[in-house]
Amino acid sequence: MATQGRRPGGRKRADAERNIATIVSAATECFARDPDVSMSGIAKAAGLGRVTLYSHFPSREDVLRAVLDASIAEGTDVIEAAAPHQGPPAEAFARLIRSCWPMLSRFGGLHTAAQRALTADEVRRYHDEPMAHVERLIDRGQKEGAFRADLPVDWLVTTVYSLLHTASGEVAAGRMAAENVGEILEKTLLAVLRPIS
Amino acid sequence: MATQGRRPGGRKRADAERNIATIVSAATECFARDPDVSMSGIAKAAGLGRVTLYSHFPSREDVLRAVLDASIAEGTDVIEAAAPHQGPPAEAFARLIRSCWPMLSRFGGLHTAAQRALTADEVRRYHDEPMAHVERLIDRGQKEGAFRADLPVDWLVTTVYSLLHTASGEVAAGRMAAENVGEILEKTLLAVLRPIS
DNA sequence: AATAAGTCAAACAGTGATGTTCGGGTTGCC
DNA sequence: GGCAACCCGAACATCACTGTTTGACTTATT
Repeated sequence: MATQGRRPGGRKRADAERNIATIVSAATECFARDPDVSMSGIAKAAGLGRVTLYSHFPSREDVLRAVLDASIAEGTDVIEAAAPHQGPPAEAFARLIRSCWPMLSRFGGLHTAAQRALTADEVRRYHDEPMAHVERLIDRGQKEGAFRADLPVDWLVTTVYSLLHTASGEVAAGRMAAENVGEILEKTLLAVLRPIS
Repeated sequence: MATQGRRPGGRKRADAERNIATIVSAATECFARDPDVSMSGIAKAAGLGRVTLYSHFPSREDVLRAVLDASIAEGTDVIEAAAPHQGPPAEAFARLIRSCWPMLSRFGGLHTAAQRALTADEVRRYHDEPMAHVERLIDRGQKEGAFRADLPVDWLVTTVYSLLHTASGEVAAGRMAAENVGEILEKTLLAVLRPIS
């Protein structure tokens, strides 16, 4: 049952909305660090009681969904800011990589958390939205002859996602320096996309 | 305490050894499918009682270690059969990919199971053994001028592992046909390794 | 055929998670 | 100032898992 009565305005009290924002933000870090975080862990990280957490999000899945919604929105903004539809494909792609990979350090952990707690369909629905931009760019590059066309677009998209993910994992594990990642990823992925001479 | 007395010969009874083999084999599939399998799940998959399972492997970690030992041994054989130290690096590498990738479908799930249950050090120790072959091959290729040398060897090794892993995941998810994987992986990874003209 | 080794179901204790309820204490808001 | 919305600790019921013990049963080995 809802312990939370709706107040006349339809909107929650200011401190409640502040706490919700705090929860989503803290939970994002928590899920990224450990996809198996408990509700206790999230509540503690947010500096709130477990009961309060449950009063805003009836279940763990709901927290996760809220986190995913927020991250996807943020991610879409970052991608669109890189204007992947403008300019030569290779340059647009380089821009995209450079601006995207730091985001993936967050999103990487979320992805495995989502895979464990949500259905495959729902995960894909979240995942597809930002990836569609990458797909369009690669497709455009292939049609303009800037990218190799003898490999399926889907595979190339997967490759991009996989290597971004891997690289942020390496940084998190301390095996790669963050300042090199952009350059290394750009070189590696452009090598994959470059047409064979 | 050991519930199992040592018999004079030092060796276990025939049915016991058969069951141990069955357990390791069933557990391998179980861990690959779901890194969080319970001991009940493993026992059921092996067609044995839970108590029997515990009598052979005192803890879940021990089962996992046994599975890893067996898989690594098998993997090392497969790698060495591809003779990565002979012939031109690019050809040796192609041979390696073609013979290795099916193995990764198994090993992928194990890797995440290991990461969750074992210390990072122990995981690395298992992981390093087969990867050393790949590292040597890439290193040789760089020194002979067959592979690009402007990217760190470690990163290239990680890339290889990551894409093999990703590809077998795509096959498992039904998004890629198994018969194309070898060719696609070969093209993709040789593009990463090829020196820039 | 006798013995030791192995198997197994049922039941136990312990742990750690999810969600829920209760009651008293705070605090935003009109 | 007063009320409703909100916060929160403590305690509860469930559930799923790990390991362990007991005692009876079956089977390999000599």
